[in-house]
Amino acid sequence: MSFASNLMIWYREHGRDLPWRNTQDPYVIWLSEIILQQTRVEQGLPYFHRFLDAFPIVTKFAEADEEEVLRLWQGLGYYSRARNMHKAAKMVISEFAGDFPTRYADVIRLPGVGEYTAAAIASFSVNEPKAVVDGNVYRVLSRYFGISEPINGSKGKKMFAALAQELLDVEHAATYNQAIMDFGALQCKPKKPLCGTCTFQLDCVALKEDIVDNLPVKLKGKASRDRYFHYFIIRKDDSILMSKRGTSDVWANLYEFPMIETERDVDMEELRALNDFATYFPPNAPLLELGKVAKHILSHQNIYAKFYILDDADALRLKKSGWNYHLLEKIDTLAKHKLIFSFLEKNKQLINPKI
DNA sequence: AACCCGGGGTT
DNA sequence: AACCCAGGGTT
Repeated sequence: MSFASNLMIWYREHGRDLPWRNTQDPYVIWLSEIILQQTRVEQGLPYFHRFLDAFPIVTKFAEADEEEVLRLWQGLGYYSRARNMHKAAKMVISEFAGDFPTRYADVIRLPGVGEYTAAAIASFSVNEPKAVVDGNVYRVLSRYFGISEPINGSKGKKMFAALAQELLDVEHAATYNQAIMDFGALQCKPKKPLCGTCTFQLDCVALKEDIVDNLPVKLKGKASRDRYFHYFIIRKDDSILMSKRGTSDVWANLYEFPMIETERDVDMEELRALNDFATYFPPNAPLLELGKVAKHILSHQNIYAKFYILDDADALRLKKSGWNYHLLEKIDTLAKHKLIFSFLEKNKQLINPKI
């Protein structure tokens, strides 16, 4: 029995029933695949329904503006996915006459679609024989064949891509690709894999050599860095001052409160002494520090955020470009990052005492 | 080849 | 705290 056949037999009995598996529409598959990049199925599922509801066909997606797309994406992370999706939708209109492409060579041209996603769309929609290589595939193959080459080095990437393509059942590309990913997610899990009930017990090199827990091998990246953000809540009548972030840092194009960043943790006295502070506020600006420090962990940054209320909006010296007052009742229409909207959730009455 | 880009679950 | 998730883009 071949690896592929054994895998598909397992899949027929244990595979998950997921909404995007009941279609061959490349647009719907694309939607699901972008959402699921580095994102667990349970986390992405509500967003899949939300987007399909808002944009049933790619034309509607292309007609939307970026603000609306980002607002729908709010809270999911890796926001470049949303911006790239929007560009891709427009590209489907301009370069494919609104007909969503299915061939690997075509879909990989779309922004936000790399080798994995192109293989997924091409195989799921028209059974093009392209093997997917995602985190599940790296894990399953490294264990089954006992390969200790790091999966994130250039040599390893090529090795696993070639091996995956060799193993693919070219007559059943869609089913095979779904099968190996479900097998990785449900049976050959990262931690505590279910080797005791595994259909590959007799063939798995890692199990035979008792090195399952050591595979796959992955090179470590840089340690995360600490950042200190000081947010200023500045209200004027029924409005609040919001700042739109730039494009070269985390949370690109999303809204937050006006903010000063410092290299280390500083108290309010040190904050007042900064040049940045003097630019925007008078030295004696009435500030009220709120609650405790909010620690927000990203995969590569630890952000420590403090929030201050500026009691007198008229004390603001300079309104930086990108800082604008927004009506409190319209605040929900702005796409904000997680740190800000969790703060807003917890401090509703503080921000808007009328509620 | 190294680094950047989120939020959340599991161990 | 470390690791992972249906990865992709930039430098």
